[in-house]
Amino acid sequence: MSKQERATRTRNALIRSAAELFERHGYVRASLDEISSGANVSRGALHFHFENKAAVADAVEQAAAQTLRETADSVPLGQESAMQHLMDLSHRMVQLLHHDVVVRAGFRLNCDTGPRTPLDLRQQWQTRVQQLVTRAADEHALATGVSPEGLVATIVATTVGLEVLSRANRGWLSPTPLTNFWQLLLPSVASPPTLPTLQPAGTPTHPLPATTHHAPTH
Amino acid sequence: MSKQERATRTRNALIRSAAELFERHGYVRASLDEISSGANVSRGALHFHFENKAAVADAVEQAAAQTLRETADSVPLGQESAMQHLMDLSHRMVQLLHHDVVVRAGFRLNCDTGPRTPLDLRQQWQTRVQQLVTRAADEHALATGVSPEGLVATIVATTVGLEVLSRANRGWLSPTPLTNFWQLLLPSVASPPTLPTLQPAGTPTHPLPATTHHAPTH
Amino acid sequence: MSKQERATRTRNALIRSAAELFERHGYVRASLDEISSGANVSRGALHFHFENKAAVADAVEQAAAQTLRETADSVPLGQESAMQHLMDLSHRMVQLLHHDVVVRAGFRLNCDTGPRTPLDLRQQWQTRVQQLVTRAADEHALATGVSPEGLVATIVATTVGLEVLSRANRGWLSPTPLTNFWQLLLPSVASPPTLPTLQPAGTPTHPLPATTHHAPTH
Amino acid sequence: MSKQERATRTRNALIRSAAELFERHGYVRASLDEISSGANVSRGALHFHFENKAAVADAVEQAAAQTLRETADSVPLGQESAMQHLMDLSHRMVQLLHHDVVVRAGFRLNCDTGPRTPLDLRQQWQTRVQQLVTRAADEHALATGVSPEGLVATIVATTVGLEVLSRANRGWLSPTPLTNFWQLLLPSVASPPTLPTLQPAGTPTHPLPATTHHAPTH
DNA sequence: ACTCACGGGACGGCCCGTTCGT
DNA sequence: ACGAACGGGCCGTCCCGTGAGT
Repeated sequence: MSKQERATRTRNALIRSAAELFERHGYVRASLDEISSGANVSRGALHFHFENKAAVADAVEQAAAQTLRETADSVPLGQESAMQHLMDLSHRMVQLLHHDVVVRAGFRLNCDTGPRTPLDLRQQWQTRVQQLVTRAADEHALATGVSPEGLVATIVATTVGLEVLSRANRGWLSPTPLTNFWQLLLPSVASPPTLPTLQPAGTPTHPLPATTHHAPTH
Repeated sequence: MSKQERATRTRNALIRSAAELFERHGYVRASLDEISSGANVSRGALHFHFENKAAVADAVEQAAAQTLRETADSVPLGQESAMQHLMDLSHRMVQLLHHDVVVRAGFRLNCDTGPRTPLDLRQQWQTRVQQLVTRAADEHALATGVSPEGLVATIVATTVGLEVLSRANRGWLSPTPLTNFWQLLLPSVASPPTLPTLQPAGTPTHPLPATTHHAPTH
Repeated sequence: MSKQERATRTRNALIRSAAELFERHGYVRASLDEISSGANVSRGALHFHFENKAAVADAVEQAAAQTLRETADSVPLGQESAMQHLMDLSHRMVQLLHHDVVVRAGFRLNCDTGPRTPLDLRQQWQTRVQQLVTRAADEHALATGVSPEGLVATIVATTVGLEVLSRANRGWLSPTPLTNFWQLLLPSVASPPTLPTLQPAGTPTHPLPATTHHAPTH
Repeated sequence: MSKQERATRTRNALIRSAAELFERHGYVRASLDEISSGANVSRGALHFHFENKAAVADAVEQAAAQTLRETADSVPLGQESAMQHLMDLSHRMVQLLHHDVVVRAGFRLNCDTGPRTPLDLRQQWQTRVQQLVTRAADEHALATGVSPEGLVATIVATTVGLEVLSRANRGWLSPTPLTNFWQLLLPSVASPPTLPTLQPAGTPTHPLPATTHHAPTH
């Protein structure tokens, strides 16, 4: 029991340390030496938990994907429109990116490394955007003449852009740029009746739930 | 004379080969061995032209920046509105990214490597967008209530997003996503009188001029 | 009691597994992980029985030496000539090498590893050959002009050669090559009166006795 | 020219150093560090000449094979009987093994490493023995009732035995053991008429020719 | 007597960026 | 402009402890 616990603790410490280095220096430049010493364990310990460097990266991505899914599912679906839901979710995303190294690292990783794994964070995000846009269309919440595909493309491009730009300047992850984006987009996207009900800044929400595998970090 | 000429030719071949590898594998994974042999010269020759690896990357970025500037300047300023100019320029950008390895590599590089040099392609792009948006404001071409900063942020984020997404799927560089973006944006951005005159797909234009340092490649 | 028994059983299983891996891959390439899992026990168990890797190798050699001694002693001395005894013994040796992994591993080990231990299988074999040749000389069974040392050298060299060659091709351990050797040797070695009584193929014999520590394999 | 020359010199130094370590410690225990520093060059130099460790071993074997072939061909064929030629060659072999580290290492290598390459020194040796025995049979130099295959097997086994035993005690490579072997063998092998003409110690010969790639070393 | 989970160091092979001499 | 050589560093593997449990 105490063994197991300690084991998962070091495992998480490793993932955490790896995420920090992956995010700062990219996959290649991050050395296993730094990763393990950043988690205050030896490389032997690292190789006990992960077969090789790629497995470490996979684990980071898995953790990021897990956090992402949980966050996505934490937004209640029933009571609000798909469009509002989409905006809320996008705001959650940037919050998450802002506060969670692992998520940031996860995104950077599947850009750094080739498509190692079917688990592609960006693809995952795009899929979810597609679903919500389709739902919005079903709800007749889209203005006439708006192509869902084009809308999806624009949303994905912009959010990805924010994520990438934030690597150089964290300010891109503040709510402002995203809110601006939605403000500019909504008039042509939302059907006139729904337009006044939509809040580009997202609906006020409880803070991010603590994730299981790691406390949120600056 | 013929020596000089030959020298610049090999230099360009090196930049070209470097760009291809930088774009495919990133800065770290691209080895000077592959770069030089990709240009059919020896490693010694490479170090004759460039002091070290970083210098090679710098040269690639310089070349990309040069191409970018030329392209930007090639669009005639006088006769059209700043807003249309901005859209035209954005379309040129994605065309360039689509056809020119060096430009693609340049963008990837200042993401891969830390901020080595004041020469930041993305910053450069952002500055130009800022100028044009300011000009558009001066021309009263912006709808009331539109904050220029927010607009700039959105445009930059989206274009950067397209560039990054194109690494996994070149389709993002086709005109469609960008045109879509402008179509969705214009209604809230452009002042009503100018709106009908604007073409989100860009004004028809002559093909990209041949660049000095290399023939455009797929 | 049952514990003791179980202990020796796992110990033997370990020796056996180690022998197989030492024989196949040599001392260095055989990992303790493979050895222990080959014996269906944990590495912890291995370290309970043997202090370290070298101790495992020692145990394998010890076991091989033990088997060798037993085999040598199993051939009745009294009733036959020293010369015939020598030939019988050599045939036993190749049989043993053919059927017993531990013996094969033992021989390979004191070639792989430096002279770790005074226990040198080949030296042991040479000593026994020397004794028997001396006895044969005492029995006046050697032809005139035959130097005992030279004879010993030839016999040892040939048998060792067979053992080494058998690593690449097990056929060298069939009785034929050895019988051939004795046939070619006897005419110049055996004194004329004893010559007709000697059987180069060895005297027919009961099968190899089961060894204590392991059943003979393939 | 001087470049090339220097290059081959270091290459040979590397082969030489590698041979010494391979012979002493075997393939696995010999580290590239020791090999390169034994040749007074850096590891970088080593990897310039050889792709990896296996390539170094290959080069050693190649060099050994080359020396072997040259030695074999240096013995004049025409004027002496195949049987005498065989004995002379065998004496040359042990001389070579005694004086040339590279050859010793070559033999040890294709025992240490698996059958990496079709180039198998022992196989090569066996083939040559076979040819000569066949020739001897054609010359009616073999006693009646002698099977060529058995003879070949005996010769190969004994010589290989000498080589292996020499690793522990170089004395086995003195001419005595081999001469002893031939003395014991000849009476049953050689046809009576040819017997008196044969010299088991080999025909007196000029010293070993200097090899191209390295001076002979103890 | 033995297992299991966890961790610690150390080292070897290989790759790579860089420099020297010509 | 090139062939040759340098030296640093990283990943992975391995041998080995330890300590709780059975």
